Amino acid sequence: MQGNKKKNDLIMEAALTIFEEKGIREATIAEIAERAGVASGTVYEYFSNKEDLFFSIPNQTVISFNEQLVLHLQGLFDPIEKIRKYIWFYLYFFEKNPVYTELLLMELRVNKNYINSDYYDDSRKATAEILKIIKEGQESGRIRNDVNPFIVRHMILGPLEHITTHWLITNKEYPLTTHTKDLTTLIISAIIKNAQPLTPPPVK
Amino acid sequence: MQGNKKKNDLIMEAALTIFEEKGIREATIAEIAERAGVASGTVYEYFSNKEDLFFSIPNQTVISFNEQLVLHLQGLFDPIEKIRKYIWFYLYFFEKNPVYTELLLMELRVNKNYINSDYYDDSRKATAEILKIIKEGQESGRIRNDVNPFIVRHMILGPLEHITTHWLITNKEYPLTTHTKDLTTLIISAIIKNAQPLTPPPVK
Amino acid sequence: MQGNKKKNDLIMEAALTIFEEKGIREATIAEIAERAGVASGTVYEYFSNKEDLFFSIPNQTVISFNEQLVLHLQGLFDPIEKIRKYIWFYLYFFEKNPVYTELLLMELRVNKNYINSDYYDDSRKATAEILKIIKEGQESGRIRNDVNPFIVRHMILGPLEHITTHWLITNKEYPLTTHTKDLTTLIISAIIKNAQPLTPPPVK
Amino acid sequence: MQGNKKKNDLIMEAALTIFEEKGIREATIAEIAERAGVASGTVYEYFSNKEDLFFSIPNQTVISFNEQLVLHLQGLFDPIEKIRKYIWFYLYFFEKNPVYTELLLMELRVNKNYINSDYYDDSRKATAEILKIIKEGQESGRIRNDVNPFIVRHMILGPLEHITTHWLITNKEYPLTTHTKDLTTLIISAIIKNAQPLTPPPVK
DNA sequence: CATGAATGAGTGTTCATTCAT
DNA sequence: GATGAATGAACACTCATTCAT
Repeated sequence: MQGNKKKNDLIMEAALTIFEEKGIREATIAEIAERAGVASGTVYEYFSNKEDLFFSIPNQTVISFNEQLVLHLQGLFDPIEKIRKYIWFYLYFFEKNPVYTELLLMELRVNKNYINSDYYDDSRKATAEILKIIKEGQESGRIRNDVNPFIVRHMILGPLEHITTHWLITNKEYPLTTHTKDLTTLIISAIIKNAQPLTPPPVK
Repeated sequence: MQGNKKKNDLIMEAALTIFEEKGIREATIAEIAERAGVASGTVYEYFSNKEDLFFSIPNQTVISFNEQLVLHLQGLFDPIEKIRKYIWFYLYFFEKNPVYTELLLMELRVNKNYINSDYYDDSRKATAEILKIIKEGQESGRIRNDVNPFIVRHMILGPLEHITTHWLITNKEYPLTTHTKDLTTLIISAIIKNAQPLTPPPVK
Repeated sequence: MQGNKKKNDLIMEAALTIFEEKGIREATIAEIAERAGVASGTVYEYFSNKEDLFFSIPNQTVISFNEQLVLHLQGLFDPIEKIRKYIWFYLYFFEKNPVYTELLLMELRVNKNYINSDYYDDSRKATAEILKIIKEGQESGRIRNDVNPFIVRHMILGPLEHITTHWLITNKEYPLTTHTKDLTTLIISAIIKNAQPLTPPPVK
Repeated sequence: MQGNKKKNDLIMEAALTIFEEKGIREATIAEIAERAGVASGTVYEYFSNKEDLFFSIPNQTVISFNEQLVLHLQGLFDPIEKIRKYIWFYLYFFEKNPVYTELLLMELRVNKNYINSDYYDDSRKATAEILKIIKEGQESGRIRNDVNPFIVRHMILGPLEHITTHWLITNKEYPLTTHTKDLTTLIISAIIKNAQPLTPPPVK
């Protein structure tokens, strides 16, 4: 089976391994090729250059995320429930794919070339999905519509990314999903409609 | 005065200027030195190496952020008001210091060497400050105490960082402070106490 | 017929086309093979290596040059007339075969490996032919015999090569044959015996 | 003295030596640097890239050629005498500078980048000088004016280059100047007015 | 303190050539 | 004969860092 594995995959897996060990910036094509058991020139048979290899790696994972997300949202009606599900799935998925997560959050997300590349399109799908849910919720009256839906999205993705980044930086010493409940509670409180008018501060 | 300006500062300012023009990765010591009007060897009199120079740059800005933050929070009593102020000040400050912001969010925050360096300590102060406010608010009953205060902090910093990163990626085409109000509304709704018990989804 | 064309020729033609488009140095075996409609490995069935392919290309053209030259000289009696014909044919032929000319003058003629290869033999034939004419002329009294015949040959081939090289360098902006008359006048003046007004050839 | 020799020269001399041994194409910067006794990076302190180094080398020799040529022509009045001098000096100079000659004739003269570079300007001076002499001779009636002066130039430079190239190819087995007399006789016969027996220059 | 000439390790990429099928 | 995937040697160039002055 191993022997049949496509060179394409062998190289990407080797690259991911090397990244894990020493970071993207320090990984050399020669080392990746050696780890993959191919000649360095072979890497260029499958990827046009180093950056293309880097950007390719998360791609299938992103696609997988999107596919699974669709399944998880299937059958749900309430937008708020969908958001809950989204939060849970985000943390669950990233916890299960730590190397991919690190590559995505620590390297690619802040790389302008990546942001401007076609590879980013698939990443955009997941965030487009959540925006759709938000708008749907605002129309149906479940999500507050006194705020810009894009800001609502920042309100959901921001904490998720922040906690995930923190988790990576602290060497994943606790399960990422540990705080799913608290996070969900807070996010839902922020965006659900009929959250009471803010009470004035108590007079001392 | 200019003539007396410490070489130290001259070099850091030159570095920041070069970063602004061509990005961090492309900045070379030689070019920074030339811009600063010193020899490249002189850079090494003040900074032990390139990374040390890079990490030093935001430092005074971070310190300045902390100092100004303290002043802005001065005199405020209500923790919720303090949070509002914090949100506003964060966006205001980053909008005014875009190069520093880019350096911090796009380069340093995802650099493990930076996170583990002493330089990160000052960055931590600002987040320690907000944690203090949160705990204070939870004790005084203004901030919900059914959630981990660290998660509350993610809930505040996450959206702020997320929207700021988005602002950077989209080339700062709109003022960062544009959505201060929406963002504040959502964050406060999330964390304020007595946010109503979450209503069940409507039965269709 | 096309379909029957030997792979050998297909490859050489493809190579010549590529040379024309992007120069010799930039032509790769892969590209030549693709253009010829064969696999890159196939090139090595017909040519032992890249240099062998390059050196082979002008060969048939050189042979063609020699064959046509013989025909053009046929029937001429006066050595001076033969030289005239040679000059005209040289310029005419090179004008008609610019890519071959460039390959020969700009690449091969200054390549020691080529000069020392068997491929150079055919090139030598054309110059041997002219040497024969010169010696014949010196014996018959039409060409001055107070000078070394080899130097006479340099006197004929030198200007031809020089003007042709100039024509190539200036991107063939004028027809190479433009100056045939002037060139012939000068060369003949140089080598004709007694620098007499040209006497008609003796009737045999 | 050696120790004081400028690095600039050291590198160019090393390059010339390596070129002599294995040709330009095969010379590597690493090898040249080693031969010059400097680090490879140092080469780039003095030359912007490999090609720049290559093209620089003949430059001072070309300049020297031009300077000496002017001196040799000084005091001569008759254009025909000037041409004689030019022929002699050309062969003499190239015989004395064989490595430079090889570089110029076998590598640079057929290199389009060189032809289009500023370095070529100095080369042009020598050929401009001879064109001046030709036109002057055509006006004064010493050189035939029934032909294009540019063609006359090809008639002079062509044989010189051709014989020199031949000399290089045959490994300089005879002195290049051996055939100065024959070559001069032929060239002068070609270009002198009325193809008269050479008249002495008019006394002014 | 300051200089800046010199260093040389480090690496992405190309492409002629091979050979198992 | 034909293929084309795989090879891996080869190399120009950069630039952070050093150190003699």
